Amino acid sequence: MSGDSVPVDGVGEELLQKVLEASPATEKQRRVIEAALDVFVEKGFAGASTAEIAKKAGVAEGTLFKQYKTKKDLLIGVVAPLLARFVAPALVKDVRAIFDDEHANVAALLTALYTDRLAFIRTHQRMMRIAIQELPFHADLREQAKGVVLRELWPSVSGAIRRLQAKGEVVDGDPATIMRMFVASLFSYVVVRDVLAPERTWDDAKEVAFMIGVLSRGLKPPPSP
Amino acid sequence: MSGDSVPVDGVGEELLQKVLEASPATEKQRRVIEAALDVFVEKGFAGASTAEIAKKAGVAEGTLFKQYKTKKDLLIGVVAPLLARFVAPALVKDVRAIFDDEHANVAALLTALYTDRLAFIRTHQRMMRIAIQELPFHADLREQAKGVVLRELWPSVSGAIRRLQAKGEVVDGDPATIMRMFVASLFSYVVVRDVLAPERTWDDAKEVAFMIGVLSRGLKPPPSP
Amino acid sequence: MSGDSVPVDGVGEELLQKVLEASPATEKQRRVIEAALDVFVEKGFAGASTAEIAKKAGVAEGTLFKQYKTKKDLLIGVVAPLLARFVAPALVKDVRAIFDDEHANVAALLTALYTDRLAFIRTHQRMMRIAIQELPFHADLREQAKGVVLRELWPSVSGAIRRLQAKGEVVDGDPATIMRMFVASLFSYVVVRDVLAPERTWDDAKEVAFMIGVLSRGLKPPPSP
Amino acid sequence: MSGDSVPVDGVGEELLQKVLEASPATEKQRRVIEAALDVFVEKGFAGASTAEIAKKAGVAEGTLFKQYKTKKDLLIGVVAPLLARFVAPALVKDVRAIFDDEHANVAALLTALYTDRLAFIRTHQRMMRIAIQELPFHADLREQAKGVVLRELWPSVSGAIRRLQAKGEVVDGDPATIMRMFVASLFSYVVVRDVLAPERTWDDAKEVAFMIGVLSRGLKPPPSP
DNA sequence: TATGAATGAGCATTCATTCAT
DNA sequence: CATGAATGAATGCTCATTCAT
Repeated sequence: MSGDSVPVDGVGEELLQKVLEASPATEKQRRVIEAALDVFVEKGFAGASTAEIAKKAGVAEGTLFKQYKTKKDLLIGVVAPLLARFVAPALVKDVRAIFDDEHANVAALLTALYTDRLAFIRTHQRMMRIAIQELPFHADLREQAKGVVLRELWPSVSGAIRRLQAKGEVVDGDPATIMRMFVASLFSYVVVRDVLAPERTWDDAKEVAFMIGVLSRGLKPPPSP
Repeated sequence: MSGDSVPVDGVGEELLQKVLEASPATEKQRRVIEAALDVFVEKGFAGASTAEIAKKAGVAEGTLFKQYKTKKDLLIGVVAPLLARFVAPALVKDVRAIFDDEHANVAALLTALYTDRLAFIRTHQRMMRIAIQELPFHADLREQAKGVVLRELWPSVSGAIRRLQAKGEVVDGDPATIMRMFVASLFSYVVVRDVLAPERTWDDAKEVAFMIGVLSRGLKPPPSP
Repeated sequence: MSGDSVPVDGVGEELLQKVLEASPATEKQRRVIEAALDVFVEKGFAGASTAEIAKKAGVAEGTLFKQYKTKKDLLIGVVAPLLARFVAPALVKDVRAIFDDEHANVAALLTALYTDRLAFIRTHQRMMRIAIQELPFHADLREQAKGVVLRELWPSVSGAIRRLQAKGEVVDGDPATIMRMFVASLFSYVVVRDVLAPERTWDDAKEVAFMIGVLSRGLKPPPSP
Repeated sequence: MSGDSVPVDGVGEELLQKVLEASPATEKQRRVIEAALDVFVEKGFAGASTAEIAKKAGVAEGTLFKQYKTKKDLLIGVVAPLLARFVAPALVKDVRAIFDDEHANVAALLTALYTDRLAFIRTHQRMMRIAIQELPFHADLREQAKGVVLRELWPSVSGAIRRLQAKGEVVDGDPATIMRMFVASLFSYVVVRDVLAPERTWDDAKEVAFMIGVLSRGLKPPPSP
């Protein structure tokens, strides 16, 4: 897996490169990122004020703008790690590894995938929420995200699905549609669990098992009599 | 169709009632709604400026605030019809009707549901986008939406699923999980089609058929040997 | 003198056109211009704060920016009348008229010119100070001013000087150099009188007479023996 | 040359004394002055930012403020040499020498003066521009400059002119007015040459000769018949 | 009723200046 | 002595909202 490097370009390029290289170095920088995450999640990018972020981070507003030239750069500095460490290399290493592995059937694949991602999403919840909330408003971020996924992930994913189809484990059909169903099922669970009904108690194992069951049965080609 | 009334309370109550009663009366009011839809979709609620909406609507800023006391009221005036006419009674009439009907199996149910909703979503795209974009930031709207769905829709939906389970057409499992998979599949398709890859040409019939196939096969109880 | 219109273009064009057409309409607008003149003269453009201008004008800061989109536009709105009404048509009508007139000799020309302009400068002192203070920092304003002068004034001025040279009233030499000495003498007097030594009492008539004497004697061709 | 000392007081006194004593000692100090000159000329004092100056000088912002306690002190540190080395002793030595010399007539005096000063101005252009641009906004600097000129220069200048008047070489009239015309002519030439029309090619000798011709003829008392 | 000028609090951003290292 | 991160007041500008016409 040589080409693990994830070349990104277009927006806030230098910034993104910097983020790629090093974890937030100083204590203060980490506090700023934490605060920005909190406020962006709660109010959205446009609804957040740099004053509030600065206050929450316990730094002066000037400090914020010394670190990030603009408010948008701050957003990128918060979303970029998602691309930089989630999609790549996390996704690239972990998810790609999952899809590059040989799986006996859909259930095996999904079990590996869901377990891994469910943990990941929980850890990076805020970052993911911001990304999803803001992607509609920032064409540049959107394109970058799409680019990374397409370049880094899609080959492995479509390859895996095609191999299962070749084995007769998955019905014919566009791998994109199939992958969409994989993602939508897990994703919709997370949204409901964490956003719409966080007050309920959820049994991840049960939910995941059910979804895997449905999808793996549903994708198995019916016995041609 | 007794309980068609959709009692809503909490926020912008009077407004909502008014909206429920009458379609946007005057030409000017319609233009304002149109403009607000456009701008809210493009920039989000917080990112939109009343000045831009007024200009796009061709009315004075004052006029806007004569119709809606605050910017938030304008958002409600735009989202409320979604609740008022989509979820209820549209949902209530159409969707509830679908779920109240007797269906031989999951495929039949989903065929009715998806066909109907796919058309609906396309027509009301902007309003739905706004609703989804803004729900994370407005607890009041969120609660209202949740309330309507739970009160007006959920009984029919869960009833339908339970009947199919009783008939042996659907595996055991939480109807909420099952419904979630129904919604997630269709919804993820729409998002990809309209937001992430609008440049591709999509074959709705093919995509829908595939999703229905997977879900209906996947939900059918495996033959107990 | 048909082409009295003074086409200007490049910077803040619409604004300039508006200014050309109408005097500051409302009371409030006039107060803003007055205040801006005061503060810009005292502190310079960069040193002036919009807050101070607004306060001095007795209007809200927002009002300022409704009238002029940016601080620079406010500067233009204050300097433009100089170009619009001083250089053209004032200069164009008055000064050009002076140069287009037939004068027996340099003394006659300068007497007409200096008397007229001295009064004018006194009336428009603040505007002229701003223009001179700011021209070094705003290439756009500079080019515009240069353009107007070159287009509207220079032909008349150089024509007048050349006619006097043809008559044997003025020594050979670049009309530009000669005009420069005209302007420099009067201008330097005004600067000393109003800026460097305003505490002294000045006898305009005496000073002007002396300068005219020197220049007219100095420019007369020496009798060729 | 006894009274060469140039007592200055009021503003940045210590600083000025230090500047008077020694040329910018270290390399770094020279770089800071160079950078400040550049940026102050281009943007004016108020428009310049210490950050930009520091960057251009290749030093840290802190270093700047170690050398000069405030931004204004930096301005003084840049303008003071003008006073310190131009007006005094340069002016004092050179210019005063010129005026203290015995000259046969105005032409001789002006030839000495203009040649010398034209070279000087060219060398110290930036410093002079800053001085002229900033004098309107800094009463303290203005007073200081005026004081130096009045104390160090004016006696020699007025003496020289009065001697020429006594000899019958110059018409009666306020020496101040006469000196003003001397300065204005040369100064206006420099402004036009360097600021308003730098793209033209200028023939200093020709321009200077013409101005001297006009002034010397114009100031010669007309033959009383 | 509809207007649009007026408002002033709030916003992102800049800046001169300080101080621990 | 030099640095550059940190500061917080100030700046130019925007915005939702009001109100006299």
